[in-house]
Amino acid sequence: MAATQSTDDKILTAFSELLFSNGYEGTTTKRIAEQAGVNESTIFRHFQDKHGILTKLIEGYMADINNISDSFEIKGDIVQDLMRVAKTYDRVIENHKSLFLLGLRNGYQFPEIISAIKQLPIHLKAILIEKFTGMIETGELDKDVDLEVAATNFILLNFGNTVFKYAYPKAGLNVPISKFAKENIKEFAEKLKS
Amino acid sequence: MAATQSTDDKILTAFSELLFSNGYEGTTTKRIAEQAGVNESTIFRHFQDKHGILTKLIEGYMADINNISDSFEIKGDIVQDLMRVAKTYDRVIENHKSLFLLGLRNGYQFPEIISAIKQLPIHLKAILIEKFTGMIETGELDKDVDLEVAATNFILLNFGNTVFKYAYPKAGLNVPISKFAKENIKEFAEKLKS
DNA sequence: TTTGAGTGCAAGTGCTTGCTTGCATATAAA
DNA sequence: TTTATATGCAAGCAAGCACTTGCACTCAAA
Repeated sequence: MAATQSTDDKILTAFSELLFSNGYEGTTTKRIAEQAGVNESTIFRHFQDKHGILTKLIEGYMADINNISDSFEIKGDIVQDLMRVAKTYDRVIENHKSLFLLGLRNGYQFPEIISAIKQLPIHLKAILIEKFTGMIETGELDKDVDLEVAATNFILLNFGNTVFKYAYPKAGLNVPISKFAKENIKEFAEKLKS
Repeated sequence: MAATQSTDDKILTAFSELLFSNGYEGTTTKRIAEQAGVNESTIFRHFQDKHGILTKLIEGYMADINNISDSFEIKGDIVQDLMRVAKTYDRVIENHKSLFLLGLRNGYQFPEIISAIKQLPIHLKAILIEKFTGMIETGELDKDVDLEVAATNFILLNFGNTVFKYAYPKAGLNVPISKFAKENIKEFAEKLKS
């Protein structure tokens, strides 16, 4: 933690880290205080309650996701593009892995996390369909491809691998992102080419 | 619950149902007792502790999964086969959805659930690779297909869609299984055909 | 009828958790 | 120097949770 970080940010960072490793219930206010290096009562001077810390964290995520289109660079070469997007997706989730895991672990308790988390696949799907449409016109994509199905399958591949990565980290089920992009996504994308 | 169900089974069923809807921490022994229609102290006469109920439930799952190969019918027509396997996968998870969700929600707390849950994708991958090998020899599959990548991608598609279904049930992200098999899996499988 | 097994009931234990309260201290600005 | 702000500290509160304990009752088998 940076020496000049505000108390708010210290608490938010500690909360986020603990969410990742201990889950929501395991993220006690006692632990947050220790990790943030503040007194437990300070937490309640800055945030109304424990849930209020989460609300703030989700706000940060939504600010990021609302500009997410700019992060997914698609230039017109389907194979290179989808490999690049897969890597970007991995990076975006890595930056928000606590909330990603919270959505899996506690989605049933906090509808607002699901509302937030679903924005990424929804945005990504819209972008893919738009770009794929252009690529059919330029002849890069096979014109028989069902764009919605292709976009959904791409998202499922990335999402599934990402869940393996974060939800079952020691299971050895996820494909490391380099290999995933170069093999799994590449083979998928090549099948879309005309 | 069947009128002649044993007390053990009543408790296990109640536990499983509550796991699904309330998560592990929300599955209090008080709630289990109510749902099972037994006294709370009876639970501790049948199981050492709360965790012991989970252990028993996982044993039931493992008994199922150890014979899982028989459930995945692969006859040599890649498209029909993968569509059928996708539906079988969906059915298997549906039968064990509480443990599937527990793995996502509480995997970090219970390594034994991860060990159990990972058996399904591991078994399925092995089956797929074996069958795909045969299909290359019969000419059903394009011989340039990387079998491991194809099998992994098939599993990721199914897994991803299943996580959408159970972890974010109201988000509208998952493709209903009929459509998923007929469109997403069918398109995927057709690309593997020689 | 007696005995053993299984269960209900109610009270209780010890611990944890989120949060509150009131006092004290430190620091920066006026 | 005084004032305002931010925070630490320690004690505490109320609720909830897994689990225990001891008594009482029911039912089936011997």
